[in-house]
Amino acid sequence: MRQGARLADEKRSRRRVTSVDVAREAGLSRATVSFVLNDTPGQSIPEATRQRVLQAAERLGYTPYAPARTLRSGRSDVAVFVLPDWPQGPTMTEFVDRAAQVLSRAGLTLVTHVHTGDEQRLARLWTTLTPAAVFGMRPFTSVELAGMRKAGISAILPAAEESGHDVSTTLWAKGVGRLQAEHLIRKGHTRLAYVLSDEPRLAALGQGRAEGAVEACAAVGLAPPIVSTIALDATSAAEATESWRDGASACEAAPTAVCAYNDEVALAILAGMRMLGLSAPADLAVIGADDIPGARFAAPPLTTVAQNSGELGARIAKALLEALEGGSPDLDLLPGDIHVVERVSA
Amino acid sequence: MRQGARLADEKRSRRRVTSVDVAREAGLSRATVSFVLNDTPGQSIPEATRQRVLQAAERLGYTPYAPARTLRSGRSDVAVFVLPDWPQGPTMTEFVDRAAQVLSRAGLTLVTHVHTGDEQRLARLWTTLTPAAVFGMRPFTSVELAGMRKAGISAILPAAEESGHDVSTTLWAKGVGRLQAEHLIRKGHTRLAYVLSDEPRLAALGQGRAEGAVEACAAVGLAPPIVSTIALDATSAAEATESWRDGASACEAAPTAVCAYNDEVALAILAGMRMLGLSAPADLAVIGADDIPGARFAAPPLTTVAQNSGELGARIAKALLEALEGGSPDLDLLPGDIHVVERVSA
DNA sequence: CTTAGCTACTATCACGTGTAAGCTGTCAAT
DNA sequence: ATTGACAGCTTACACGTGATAGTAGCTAAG
Repeated sequence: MRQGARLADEKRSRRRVTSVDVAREAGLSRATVSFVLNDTPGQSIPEATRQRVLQAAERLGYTPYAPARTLRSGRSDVAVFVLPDWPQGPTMTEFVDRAAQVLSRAGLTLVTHVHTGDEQRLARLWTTLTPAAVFGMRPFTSVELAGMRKAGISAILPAAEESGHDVSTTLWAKGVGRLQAEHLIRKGHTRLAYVLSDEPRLAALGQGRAEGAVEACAAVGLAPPIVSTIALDATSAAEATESWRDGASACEAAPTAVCAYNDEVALAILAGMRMLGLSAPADLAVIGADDIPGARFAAPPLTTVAQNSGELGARIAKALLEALEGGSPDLDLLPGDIHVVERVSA
Repeated sequence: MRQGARLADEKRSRRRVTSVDVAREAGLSRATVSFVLNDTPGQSIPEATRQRVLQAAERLGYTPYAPARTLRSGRSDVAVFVLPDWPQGPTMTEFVDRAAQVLSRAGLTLVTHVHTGDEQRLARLWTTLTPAAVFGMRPFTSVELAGMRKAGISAILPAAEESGHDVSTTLWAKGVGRLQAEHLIRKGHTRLAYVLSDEPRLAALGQGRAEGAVEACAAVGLAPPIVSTIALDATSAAEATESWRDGASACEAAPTAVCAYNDEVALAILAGMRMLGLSAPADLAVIGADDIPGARFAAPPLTTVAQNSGELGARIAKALLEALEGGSPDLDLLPGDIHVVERVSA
């Protein structure tokens, strides 16, 4: 008897609180409860009734059950950021956080998923989460897009149509490279190098950044930068810098300044230069990208391109919301999204 | 007429493929389809029928609709890692990726959520995702745990009961600090300092790591390390090192070696030492933590403690799966999870 | 010949929600 | 006095799935 009662109690307490419970508590029908809680338009509900419902819900601690709501409405309140598997800088946290903040205000919950190239895992993401909105750092492939459409995802950025047009990652990438080159040019350098990392996962992004530098050079009539790829160690970096000198005597001038794909590559270059007895910016100016915390502790302190991740995150989030409303927002990089942090190395 | 037909077609094609469609295609009832696709035990289904169902499902490209399944079964196939808002090192990607890989094999999809202290947003995470399993880098508060229980989440790590016992983050933290101190002691140092970052979000983790160093010193009968907190710049670091010398003459010996909370703090210390004309490890040995890419490019190259993130991620994932089965796994740090990377600075 | 048991399925309920459709009572307009 | 409109509700269906409780047909034991 006692145990029976406890079991019944257990059962009741374990069961989730549903709108039926709220309706019973308020002495109304479930429909009315739903109308009140969702502010359903086209319903006339007196303030007294409204309060009765709200207080009953509050009293019972009611929270609508998302899967049921999604099943019924076909829309979930989940947004997903698909992050590339390349090492996340500290800047990513801020980016995601601000985006989450904006989306949260619209009732969306943001989660992130690191994509490692396993297409199967990515495909399951759409079906198990059924997100309302998805943002990816790189353009999606047509297969991925097909899967998402099939899963009923309406807001996807970057959008399919733009895949020819440079967007998202590629766009920012270009912007970063352009800014790096422009800074060096402004400093009087006329012959540049661009150094990429040999990490294969970074190839695409590196290509984008390098292209930005190429454009910046072209814009002022300079020859395109020499592009080198190095491993992330001092020796490899030293070899690259020496190769420029050697190649120079033959046909054209050696670069006097170098854009690094990111700050880590830049640090490697500085380390390589130290091996060779060279110093920045006198012998070779070096500019990095991303402004990692260690950049300011380098010898010499590293000049770099920083991005205003928070702003970018917020803008992406707003664009997603606009896409949810049926719009087709553009993700163009605005001036002020990225800027040069001038220290010593360039 | 023509338009009507197109609309109907549109409607049919937009609608998602359900098990009803598969049943119709296979000429069977929906129940049979469900039995086959879920390998429901206790059902006798001839191979011919089974194939009929599987082929129909394949032909139509059927994928079960997660919200409906969750609504029915009460369990979703989502796992969430709640990440702290402190800057994520490159190591985190590997950690999450390996965990995702293990969970994926068990049919779970892993997503991550950065927690910035906004409790409301975190609370909504449980209700909008209804995850089956949750892992947090720090112990959850009782309020958070209550919310999760209410949302019906069964697998939570670190578990509530262990919150007194040092787990998870705190545990690893201690392990890192201990390893740092042990390395310095092995090198013959008898007086240590521990330098924390003034970034408030890192306070808890820093405390944990410092405690590990305290324990290591106590274990061999040494005085506990002097604990200093610095801002992430060279001047602040230089001030700290000088303060040790000044304080030393008064009562006790000045530290000859320093554990940094992480590599960035270590780089700041090296930069500060450079300002003072000191060099590592001769004047002061420095050991960092996390092994960021820039550590090897420091002058001198930084000795640090690295963690085997992939292994750790896989273990956490397995522990979550065990918790899902009703077990209560422990998350103890194993030898080999973290190790010293000896370079030059210590 | 009945009955029990097995195979191979089907009918139907339950999960919790949103909402269209309908129902009752009141009050103003005709 | 009848109609119509409207406020303020309720009833009932649909979303897609998993699983329980069956049922029709067949075989074999009694």
